[in-house]
Amino acid sequence: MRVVFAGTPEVAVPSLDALAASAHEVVAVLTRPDAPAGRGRHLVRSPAGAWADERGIEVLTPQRPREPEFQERLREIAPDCVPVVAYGALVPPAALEIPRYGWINLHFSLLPAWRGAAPVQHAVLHGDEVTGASVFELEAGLDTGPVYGTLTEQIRPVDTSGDLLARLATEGAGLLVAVLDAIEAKTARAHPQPLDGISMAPKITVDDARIRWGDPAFAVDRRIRACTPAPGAWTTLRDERLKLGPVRPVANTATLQPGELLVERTQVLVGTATTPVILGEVRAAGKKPMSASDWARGLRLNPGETLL
RNA sequence: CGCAGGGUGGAGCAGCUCGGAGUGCUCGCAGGUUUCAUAGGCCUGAGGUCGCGGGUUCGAAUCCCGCCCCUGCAA
Repeated sequence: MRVVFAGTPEVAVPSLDALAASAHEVVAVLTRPDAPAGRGRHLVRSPAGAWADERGIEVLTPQRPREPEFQERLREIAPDCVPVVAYGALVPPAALEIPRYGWINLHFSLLPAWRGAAPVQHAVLHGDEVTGASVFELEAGLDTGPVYGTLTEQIRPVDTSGDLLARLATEGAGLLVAVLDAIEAKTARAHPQPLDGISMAPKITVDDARIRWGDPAFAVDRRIRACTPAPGAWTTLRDERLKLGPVRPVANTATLQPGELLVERTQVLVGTATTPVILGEVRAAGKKPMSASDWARGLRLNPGETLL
């Protein structure tokens, strides 16, 4: 089939690679417009857009997909189908009707669980043991369309959202291509989502990523893994922000107040509501990432200082 | 022209405001020593163009100008 691919961030790239290697042809890529990003606020092409640039494929970057100019161009291209992976904008019904086989979305959860922008983060935060990917038909509602196919994926106890998303992006790409194959062969069947088991996964905010040391150790661990690498878990010491990499819960006999620091010879412990956790990598404001031991060495901590 | 912090032996820092011998802290490393033993204690030692280039000065890690690199926030 001739497809227009819609996607923006890095997680979309494995699907593009899979499509390029498949029998289908990517005739254009729809992605979010170049945006000022990073220090200095230079305009930056999205990873999906860059992928298309490298291959000389047309890139569509409407400010909004409801723009008539965009829809007109899409009609001219007349794709058979528009596969979507993390495009980043709602698509109006008028645009959904343009491709013969509609828009089909690769979403990184087992729908109807974790509908929304941050399914992987919420699965990790919630402590799910299993998640997966679903390919469904896009409709007006948010991630509500009938499902063509799914795959499941174990969430390992040490998985960060980044780890898990990388696996899902790769495996999901295969699922996406398989669904396109089935649609072309007219063997695909979409099943409406169940009405129970619905949950929402809104975007994780910076505030969500702040560690609450009054939480039990398992919750602190999950929150950090869920927020790694983006937006990045953080806490504060002496009113300075400190980003935290994954920690290790420990069955330690040390009794520490929530947030209280204990610097030992080879590790740094922090108290929670339950047992302490061992800090892994940390990143102080303006500094490079470093091990918690290195960080603590230069601190000249006073006894009993706490993270907030 | 978005806002901000940083670059000092191998690691993490202090020293800079107000120039005065590369000084200090916590580690690491090497050797010695103590110990039944050790990731332990004690002693000694090696290791640095203070990011780079100019300027001011009798004298610059420190003050002035320019540049490079790293990072946080914001988007």
